Amino acid sequence: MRVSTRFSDSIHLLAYIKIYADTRLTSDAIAASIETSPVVVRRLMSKLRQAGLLTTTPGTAQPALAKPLSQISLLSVFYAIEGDKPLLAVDPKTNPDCIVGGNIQTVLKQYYQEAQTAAEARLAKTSLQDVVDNILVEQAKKDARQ
Amino acid sequence: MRVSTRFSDSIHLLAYIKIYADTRLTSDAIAASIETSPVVVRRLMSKLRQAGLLTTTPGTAQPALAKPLSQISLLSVFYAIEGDKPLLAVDPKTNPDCIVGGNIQTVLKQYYQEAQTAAEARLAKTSLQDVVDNILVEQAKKDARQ
DNA sequence: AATCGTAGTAATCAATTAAGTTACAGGAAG
DNA sequence: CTTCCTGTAACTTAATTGATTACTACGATT
Repeated sequence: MRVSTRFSDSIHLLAYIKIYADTRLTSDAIAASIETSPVVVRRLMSKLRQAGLLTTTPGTAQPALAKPLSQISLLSVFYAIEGDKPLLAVDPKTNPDCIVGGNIQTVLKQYYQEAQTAAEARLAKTSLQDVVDNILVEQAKKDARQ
Repeated sequence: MRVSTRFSDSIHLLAYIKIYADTRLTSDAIAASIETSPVVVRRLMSKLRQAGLLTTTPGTAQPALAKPLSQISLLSVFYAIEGDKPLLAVDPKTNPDCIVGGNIQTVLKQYYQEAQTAAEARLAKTSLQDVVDNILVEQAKKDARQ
């Protein structure tokens, strides 16, 4: 499978809005940072808006975080963007007349869900504020090297 | 992305080999249970063999588990099949001249790894023996209903 | 109000990946 | 030596992602 970068790009987008709050936050400018197209950015913002993480104004470059960064967890971004897709997928079509094929979904679904829940619990512990803080720390390291 | 069912199918395959040990374990028979093609089954078995989980004999329908089921964790199967692919992918191509674009990978990679490690820790706790046991329990429930 | 720049979104395209299929070389066993 | 099977490569098909194009509608500025 081609791995989706939507989740990663959404975090990028939100961090950008915070760090570059005093610039013109057009979808073009944000797209230039992510190195994608403005339409992709607007699509992601649409999802984030529907999830209540972002407010936008049609016609105006004015995206704004709907909550303090510290109250937006990576998990809430994940749900906003990929909430309907499991990290691990059970093969939905197996032979029901076989002992294995007829029961594997029920069994695996449960173990997969537990693994995903464990990952989600970790994502819930990190907020976008942590991400932004770390980005600034990394940037400071780079600056110090020069 | 179309979500891969290789991991799920591999667990299926190994459970099948155990539960139907006294039947002819041709790739055709296993494929019929997974409802896929024999070639797909042989491809999965090839990976499992390379990972030391399975032994096979060219020309003969004789796949056998290389270790007791209780010593094969879901995680080891996951590594055998999808070990090189992360559950969450960081966008590898962002603008390095931007504070966000230039540091997001470093920062996110770490959080993503922690989430994946949490999921893997959960997968490591479950063995194929657990899966087989559960499959048989589910089957017994079905039988009791009839 | 006219215009310009922007958001929102649908529709289409291109690239990638997964799984299915075909084909065939080679081993094992009767 | 014939038959059945595994192991693999090559190709096809289907699904998904992200990029692109095109358009409508909104808002600010003049």
